[in-house]
Amino acid sequence: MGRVNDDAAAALEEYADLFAMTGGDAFRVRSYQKAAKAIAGHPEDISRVDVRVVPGVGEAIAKKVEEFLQRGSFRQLDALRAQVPDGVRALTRIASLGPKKAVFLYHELGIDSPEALARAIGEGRLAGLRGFGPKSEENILKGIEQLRTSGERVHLGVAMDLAERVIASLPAAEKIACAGSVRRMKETIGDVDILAVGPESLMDDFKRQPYVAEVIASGALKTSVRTVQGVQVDLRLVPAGSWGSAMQYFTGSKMHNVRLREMCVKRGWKLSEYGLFEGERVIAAEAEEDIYAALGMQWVPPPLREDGGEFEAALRGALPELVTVDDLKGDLHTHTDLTDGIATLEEMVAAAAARGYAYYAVTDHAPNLFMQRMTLEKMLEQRERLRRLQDSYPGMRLLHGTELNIAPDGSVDWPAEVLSGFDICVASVHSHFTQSREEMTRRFVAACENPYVHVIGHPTTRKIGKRPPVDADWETVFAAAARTGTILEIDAYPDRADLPSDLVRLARHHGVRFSIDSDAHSVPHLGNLRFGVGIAQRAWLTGDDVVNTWPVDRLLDLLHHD
DNA sequence: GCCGTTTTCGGCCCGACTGTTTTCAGTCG
Repeated sequence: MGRVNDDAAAALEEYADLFAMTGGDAFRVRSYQKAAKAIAGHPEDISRVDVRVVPGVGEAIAKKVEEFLQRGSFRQLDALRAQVPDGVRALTRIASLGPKKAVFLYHELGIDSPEALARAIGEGRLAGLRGFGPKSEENILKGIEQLRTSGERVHLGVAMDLAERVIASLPAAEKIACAGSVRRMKETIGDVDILAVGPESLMDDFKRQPYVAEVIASGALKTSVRTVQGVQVDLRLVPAGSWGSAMQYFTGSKMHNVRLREMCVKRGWKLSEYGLFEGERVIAAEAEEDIYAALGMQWVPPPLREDGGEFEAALRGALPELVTVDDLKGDLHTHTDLTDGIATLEEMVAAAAARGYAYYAVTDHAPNLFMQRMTLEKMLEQRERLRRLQDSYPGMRLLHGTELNIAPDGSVDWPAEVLSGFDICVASVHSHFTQSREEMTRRFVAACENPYVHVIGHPTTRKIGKRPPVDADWETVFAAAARTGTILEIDAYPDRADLPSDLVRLARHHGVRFSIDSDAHSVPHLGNLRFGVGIAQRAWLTGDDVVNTWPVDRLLDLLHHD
């Protein structure tokens, strides 16, 4: 949805950054950021409607967007790009470095990339610079390291989007699909693998696409490119008769394939991307299912292919019936423009109904997240609006909830008599990320023990590529969640992907239940649930483990039973 | 640069934290 919207939003965001770095007025910077967010979250394709219908877009920004749609950039953006080197903007991606400090370092020391900054610190060139003490240097180095270790990978949302875009751009293919870690729904992706059956001219079609920045290698059967987003995409042509074995081979994981080939070798067979063979005889090749069946095991869903017990289970016929997108009956964590969402209550509810949900919770932020300016009056007024809306949606139960803030001591916003008025309370950590493991563990356990808290939202608070997970003794937290019946969230927002699948699997062993939530701040975000389902599948979850697959009555029983 | 039943001008998300300063600027959520 809305690829053009995302591209235009990215350009405006870049312009906002550059405008801030060149001393632009802070309110104007915010206007560009606000417009970018609104465009990205706008449900209609802005190349098909007048962009002026998007709130926060006036005449000046509309002109810029229109020029961008014409030629992929706009005059003012070009001008600022010429003033600020790319690497200087990259400096602001280092945690603790904003536009002011980045530009200061560039002007004072000519530092024009994170690498140059690391070198400068190593050589002691920052010593004595105004505003940069030893603590700052330490934090910057930590930030650069974080950037370096995550910089090569993108989150699944970016990769999936790209994979779908590549597939849609090659209509000449008879068959085309993505394999690799995207198909396995891994939370971060190194490169995108696409397999196709079709004419050789497909390779030329591929190289000519506008998303291609550089062709790394190109032959008759395989072409590798780097896209404008900096992601490597490999396209392979495979024989139609080998489609299944090629998909199997290129889906991986490496560990899974090693085990599978070992099983073949033991029977005197050979498995390659061209098929499963006994001598010259083809045992299976066209369909992936046939390969697994020939080995006497169930077909293994790609998210389980990590050599994490799937062979043992598949040989016994005991693979779990994994939760699917179609199983989900509702969303339990969403926002509106009452706090930091960009769509109105009415728009979000209508979009939820259009998705066919049986229930839908509105969970805007609570007063302790001061920047959201939530008040008791605003919250109660929203509840009234929601109750009135309910009449228009007889098939969908509307739940009035909130996303509470878990304070450093584990307490949450609002007194008990207010909390008891909500249908559902999600509680999440939004600050004080660097508490010690002991303090953080106590904080989460206290939140679980709060009788009004139903769900712990985005538990590790990580942001892929930006912020590491908080440190807690998760076994203790999960035991507390299981004991108190507190649901743990799988936040499906792809840069959060939180809980991550390895922790979900661990939590499940403690008997914890989960909710897969979009944490949507706009209408298009509601579609992110599929990424949460990927996490759940990688963690072996069934529908029963996920409370928002439950029928509404069973869910309400759980929420009311504290 | 956007927006408006309190305004077509004068506001705009506001407070905490950090590391540095010696009263505060920059960053973050």
